Amino acid sequence: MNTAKPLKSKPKSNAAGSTATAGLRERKREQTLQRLTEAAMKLFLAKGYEATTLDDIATAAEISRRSFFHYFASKEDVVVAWQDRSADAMTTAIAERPAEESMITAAENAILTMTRHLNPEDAIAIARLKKETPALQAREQVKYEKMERAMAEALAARASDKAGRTRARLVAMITTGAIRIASENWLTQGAREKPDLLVRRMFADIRAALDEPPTRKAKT
Amino acid sequence: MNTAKPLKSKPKSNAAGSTATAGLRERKREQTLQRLTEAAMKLFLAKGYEATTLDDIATAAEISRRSFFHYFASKEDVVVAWQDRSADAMTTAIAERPAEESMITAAENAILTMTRHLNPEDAIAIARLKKETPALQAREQVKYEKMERAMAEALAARASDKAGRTRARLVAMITTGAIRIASENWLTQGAREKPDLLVRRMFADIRAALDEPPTRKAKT
DNA sequence: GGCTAAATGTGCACTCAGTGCAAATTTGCA
DNA sequence: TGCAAATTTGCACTGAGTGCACATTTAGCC
Repeated sequence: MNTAKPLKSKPKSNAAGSTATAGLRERKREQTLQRLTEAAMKLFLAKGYEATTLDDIATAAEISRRSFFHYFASKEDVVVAWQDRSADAMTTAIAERPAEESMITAAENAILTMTRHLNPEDAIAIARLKKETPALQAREQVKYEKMERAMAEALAARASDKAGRTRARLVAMITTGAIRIASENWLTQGAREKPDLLVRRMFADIRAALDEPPTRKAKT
Repeated sequence: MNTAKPLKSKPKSNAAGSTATAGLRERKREQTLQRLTEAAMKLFLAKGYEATTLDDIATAAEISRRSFFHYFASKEDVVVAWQDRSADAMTTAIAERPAEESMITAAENAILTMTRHLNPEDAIAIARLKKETPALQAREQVKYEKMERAMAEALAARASDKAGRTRARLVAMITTGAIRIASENWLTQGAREKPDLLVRRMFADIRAALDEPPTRKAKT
């Protein structure tokens, strides 16, 4: 098959190894995707993003350079391919919050859910890469914009009227902005603070700014 | 001179034509910059950003392709080179507000000052370009991030303590986010609303969200 | 006005990310 | 086992971007 875009019709391609019924093709694809991702990230971190070529990556992953594009749309996507996944995760996490939670509380708990999977060392390494490469920095900003949209949609789905939609957009914008700033500070300070404490503190600041009542004990 | 970056040590290169004492070199440089910018934008709008090559632009501007890079760091920069200028303009506009204005009022008036130079038709055309090109979209997000930083710094300079710095960052984040969303809506709706009305309405929303008092009559 | 040095423009060859496409290879199914 | 479909590879190419030597233009001094 001759694709202009990597195949994205395989949502089963997760890293959990749930491939009991997968054919050889699918298993090989997942293994190659993993090998490719690891090889690329290792090279990026070792010699820099710009200095690492697609030939370097393909050789290390034992595929042809042409095949790289069956797995990723671009070189940048190796670093940022998870962005759509994080927006999706945001949507899911908010949809799973109880209906009676306020928008801000739902957003807070969704983000707490998402930070459980955070690996500080990886985050620092990737942040360094992004800092060194303007195009990756720009993609980082795109990530937050996508997350904001996802959050706004998810919060709006909990609202009953048009004013709720407007408020959802505003809450999403403020919340996502605060996440972005807090994340930057967290990474700048070596990612030492526990992410959940950071998130709780951040939401306290948001509530103070928005003159919102404090959160009730979150149900998990 | 063999530069890896375009010359940026000429802040006098504005479009106002204040070149009474400029040498021939400088006058030619400005003319070429203008010609190049116009040629590029015309081609982008006529045939699309990706479909327009640097050769196309250089030919239309009557320079060599190699010389393009004396004027712009990249092809993208033709479209987005004014970003640093808009962040600078934000800094200046806020610094010029009276010291007794609140942060939000200062931000509002600064933005009103900046929107005076807005040309709706240009804005729509450029927005269309950015929509068609992911890399330009990403750079658009970078613009807002830069503007936010500039605003935060300028507002912090008006604050007397550390809490003021934190508040400045928050106000900048909320304000810039609101500008971004309002601008997107404005452009989506054909840029028909008067920009100053849009800005005033937007700030009313921000004040409502932040439970801030209404603005006093702005001094201009 | 002439000369020289500095600044700027150009041509050229190159690298690298990204793309189209045909041929080769692998996998799945009857 | 054979064949069709899926996937990989090789190759040639484009266009953005870069280094560098040489050509041209401008500025400044005598």
